[in-house]
Amino acid sequence: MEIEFYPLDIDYDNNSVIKLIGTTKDGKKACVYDDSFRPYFWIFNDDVDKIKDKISKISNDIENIYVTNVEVHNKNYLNKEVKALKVFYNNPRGLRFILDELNDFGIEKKEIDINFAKRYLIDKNITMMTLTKIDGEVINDENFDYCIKGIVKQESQEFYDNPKVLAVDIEVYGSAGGEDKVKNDPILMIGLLSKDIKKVITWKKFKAQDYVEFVNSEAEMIEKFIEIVKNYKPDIIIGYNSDSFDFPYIKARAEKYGIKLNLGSDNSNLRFTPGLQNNVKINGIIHLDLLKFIRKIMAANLQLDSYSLDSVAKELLQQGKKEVEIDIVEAWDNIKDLEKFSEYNLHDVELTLEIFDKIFPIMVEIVKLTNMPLFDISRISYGQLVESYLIKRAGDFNEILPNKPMHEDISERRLATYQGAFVMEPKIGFYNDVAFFDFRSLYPSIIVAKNIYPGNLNSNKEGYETPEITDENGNKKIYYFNTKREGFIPEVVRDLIIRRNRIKEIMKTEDNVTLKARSYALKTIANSTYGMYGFFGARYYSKECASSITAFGRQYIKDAIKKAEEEDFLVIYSDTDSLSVTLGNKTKKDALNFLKKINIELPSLMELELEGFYPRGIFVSKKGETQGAKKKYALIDENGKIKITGFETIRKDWSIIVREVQLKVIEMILKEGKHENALDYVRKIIKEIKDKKIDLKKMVIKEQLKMPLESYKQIGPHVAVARRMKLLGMDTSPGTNIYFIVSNEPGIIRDKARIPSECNDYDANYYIENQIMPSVEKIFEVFGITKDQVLIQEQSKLGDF
DNA sequence: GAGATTGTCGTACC
DNA sequence: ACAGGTACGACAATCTC
Repeated sequence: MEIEFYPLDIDYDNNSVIKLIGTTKDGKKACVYDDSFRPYFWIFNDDVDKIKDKISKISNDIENIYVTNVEVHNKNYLNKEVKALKVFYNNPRGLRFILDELNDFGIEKKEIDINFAKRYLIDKNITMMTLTKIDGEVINDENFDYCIKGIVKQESQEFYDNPKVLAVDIEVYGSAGGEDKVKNDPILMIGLLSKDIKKVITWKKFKAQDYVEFVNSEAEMIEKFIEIVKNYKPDIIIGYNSDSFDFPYIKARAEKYGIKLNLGSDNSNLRFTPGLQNNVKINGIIHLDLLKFIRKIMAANLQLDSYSLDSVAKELLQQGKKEVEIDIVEAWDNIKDLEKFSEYNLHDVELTLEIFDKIFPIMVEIVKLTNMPLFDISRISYGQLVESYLIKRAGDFNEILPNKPMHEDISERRLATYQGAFVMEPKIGFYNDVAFFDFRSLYPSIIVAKNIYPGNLNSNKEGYETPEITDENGNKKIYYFNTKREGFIPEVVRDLIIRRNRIKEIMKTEDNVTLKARSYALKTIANSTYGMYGFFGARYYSKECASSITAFGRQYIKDAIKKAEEEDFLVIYSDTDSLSVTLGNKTKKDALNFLKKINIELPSLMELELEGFYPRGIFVSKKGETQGAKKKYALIDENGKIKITGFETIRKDWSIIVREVQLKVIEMILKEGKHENALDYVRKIIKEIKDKKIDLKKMVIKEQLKMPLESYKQIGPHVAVARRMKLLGMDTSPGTNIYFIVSNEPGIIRDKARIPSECNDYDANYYIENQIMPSVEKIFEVFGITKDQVLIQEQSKLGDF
């Protein structure tokens, strides 16, 4: 029998049988077995014939492990041609035994740490969720509409565009965290949303919208949830923090009632994948925890206040969560406001589904680029992302990959550091007509231009020469990279850049979600490659390469600064790959000509671009010093849009009042081109703070706990408050945001810090001296206004009238 | 024991 | 442990006399 299906999930057994579960075009569930593929690894040996026979005979009858085949290949390894043996074996779990047997030969083994299922997808060039064929014999399995054993083939590129996606979100009793929470606090509601389902299940009756379904108990609610999933057969289940909260919670509560959480399409129970992270796996269904992908891949390009569903929705959808002030305990106990509560629950799944729609195209592009399953992609880190892509591309270049480092190597590598980028001390001032230039993808283009690859390091001092590099011991070094043969990684990065440039070219004439996502994915992989060289856990870790890239980077940006100065531009600031100048008597056209001139001399793919023109900009000094503060400036563009970098107003760990006031001050100064009104405004606010006219909510300061509470050597205000919270049974696990207000209590600041709910006054002096003043002082100083002048009371000004 | 210095911590920039 | 280094600034902890 022959069928076509979209594979969703992949697994394998101890006999090297690959199992794919997927959906057919008409929505039927298919389970497919392919036993045509065997695990393998590589070994290097010049004396191939001598050892080939011996290796072929390795076997262990008791454990059913044996080498099935050995082939000889000519391969590349770190830019050297090598004779390599490809050793196939029967059982993916037999690797350890075979490697131990090979120890006697003292030979190098490679690609021993690549997951069998992923190896299968790459070698067979199968992209998950893409139309796939199988022709084979039918096997009986009542869980599936089709179950076939045969050889899988993918000839189509038709992606499964319209999968059934089900969003899930639970609401639980109680507000505090604590260890016994799961034991004591029941789930109250389960919200479910897809294109076909809109439902909130709950177990107390109240007047509600018709999407609310009532059952008689929590246990019934969980059973109902399982029934809905099993009937609907979604392709993808999504949640927000569902790896760590919703599913572990549902699992624990189900266990309490002895309910089997057999959500898998093969009727298997939901499970946690082995390893450090809580990854909730449901066989045959792709479970995605959107929070993971946002935190690991998207966050760097988003302006998030926190990773809460609310702030992510605000950023991605320009729409926050519904403001609901319901005390869950009170509402549930007294059957009050439960209708609102159910609306809130539904709204959460709505946001989850909408966020999914936004980020899914990016995940899809990464799935296509790497051949990794969506389940893995949604939980991938930058390091793994680059590595997955390199594993995929290695085959195209006949390249064998280095192994992941051993534990000993990691601890050694972790201590190693190297010099990074150049940051220029800004020239303090309030400027007119600022032009901002930056290099397009500086580090990736250096990797390509200078052929930076571990295998290209030249010991005989020939090739591309790095600037002098000083290591952490003060030793000076120069590295040389082979100019003759392009390395595997430079070639891959070149390809990434060219492909992205091509897409950007197309995007000029058509706006398209897929192209945008592809461009994002290509850029992310290219930009992470430099980081991978410096990452201790990477296969291609190379401090030499990482430090060479930054050294070339410093050289290129310093050279650009020099050339700008030679053209009589006043360079006011530079960080890593950017520089800003004031135009002075020059025109925008002069600036563009300067770019043209400089770009002629740069290697191909490397380009200095105009980031923007800004009619006004301000660069301030460091606190308590006369030097300019790096990474701290504000600009206004020609449309009046303000771009703020590094200032307190964009930092999450300052009080709301400071962030508000500083933002307003910067806006007024940049828009008006003078400081007088801003000064009046600040004086007014200071008076209001003194007079206690400011809402206590605006005095809240937020800081995150980064470690377990016990690990802190220094007990700062947020740690002190977290300790108080712990006594109240609240959640204080790492990652928790701690909110506090500095009260009028005596002592040092941590003694004064209070949980907002147990605080009804603020220390005006603290908020003026330690919050408002530090944030505006340096701005006014640029205009020659001292701190004391800012603090002069309003009355004296009134006297002028 | 007050004032200066150093260390810890969180967050941001690129 | 799951990309890198550079930088600012608050506050506590420690040193210094």
